[in-house]
Amino acid sequence: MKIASWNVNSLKVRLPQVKAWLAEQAPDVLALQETKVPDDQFPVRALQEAGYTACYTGQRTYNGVAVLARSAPADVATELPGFADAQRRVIACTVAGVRLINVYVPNGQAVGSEKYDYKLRWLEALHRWIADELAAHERVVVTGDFNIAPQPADVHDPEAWAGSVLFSERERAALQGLLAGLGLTDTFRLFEQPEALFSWWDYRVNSFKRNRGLRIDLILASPALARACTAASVDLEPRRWERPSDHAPAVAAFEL
DNA sequence: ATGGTAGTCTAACTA
Repeated sequence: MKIASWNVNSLKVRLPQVKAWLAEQAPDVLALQETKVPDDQFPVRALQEAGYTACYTGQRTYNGVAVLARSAPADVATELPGFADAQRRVIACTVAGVRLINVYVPNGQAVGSEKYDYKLRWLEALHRWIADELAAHERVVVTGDFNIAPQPADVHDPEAWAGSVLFSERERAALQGLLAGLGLTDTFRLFEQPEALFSWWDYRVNSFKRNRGLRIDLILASPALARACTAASVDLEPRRWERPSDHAPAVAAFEL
């Protein structure tokens, strides 16, 4: 089972790229973030023609998440329990016996800002939700744009980024709470990886060309699935395409 | 020093 996660920064703009990437990589599941599309405008038919059934929760201009799957997603949930939020940032569903939780973690803007506080509170609610899902399901995968780089090796210049949003102590501690705390595994780090392989590069100042990136797009696995993981990577190719998303897809394969 | 680009939508926000 091949599972991928991609922040597309507008599904409307990136639909041709999503279709091309699906045809090329043939994942069983593609989790999307920042679709920026209301539900009544979601491209259901185009994706069905590509061989995928979608579940989605979106809004105009901002946020929006979706899961595309070869077999129809079941038991869909679109709310973070105990955290009333108009922003469409989570979707969970079950595909082929795997419980998928797809998240678009708040960016946080700047350490100490209101949005940073919202990010930390949001992550606490996510922690509680994942704990419940892990208690109910053996096979759990959490995909998404976490807007947090886990380790120094996931940041092009960790000293310059220390203390900044996306790499500050409290955010990293919240992410560690999901990893060490809940027993999830960052599948990317199960395998030997090239140095400086990232998943997001700011559109500005030629960041991609200079590889000034961060690895913030993650695929986390419960113990049973971590044992079944056979490969994990980031596919840089779509970031090289014309008019790209600022993120590249993260990919993980499982032998089930 | 507080930029630079992209998306949504024409003013300003979010990232």
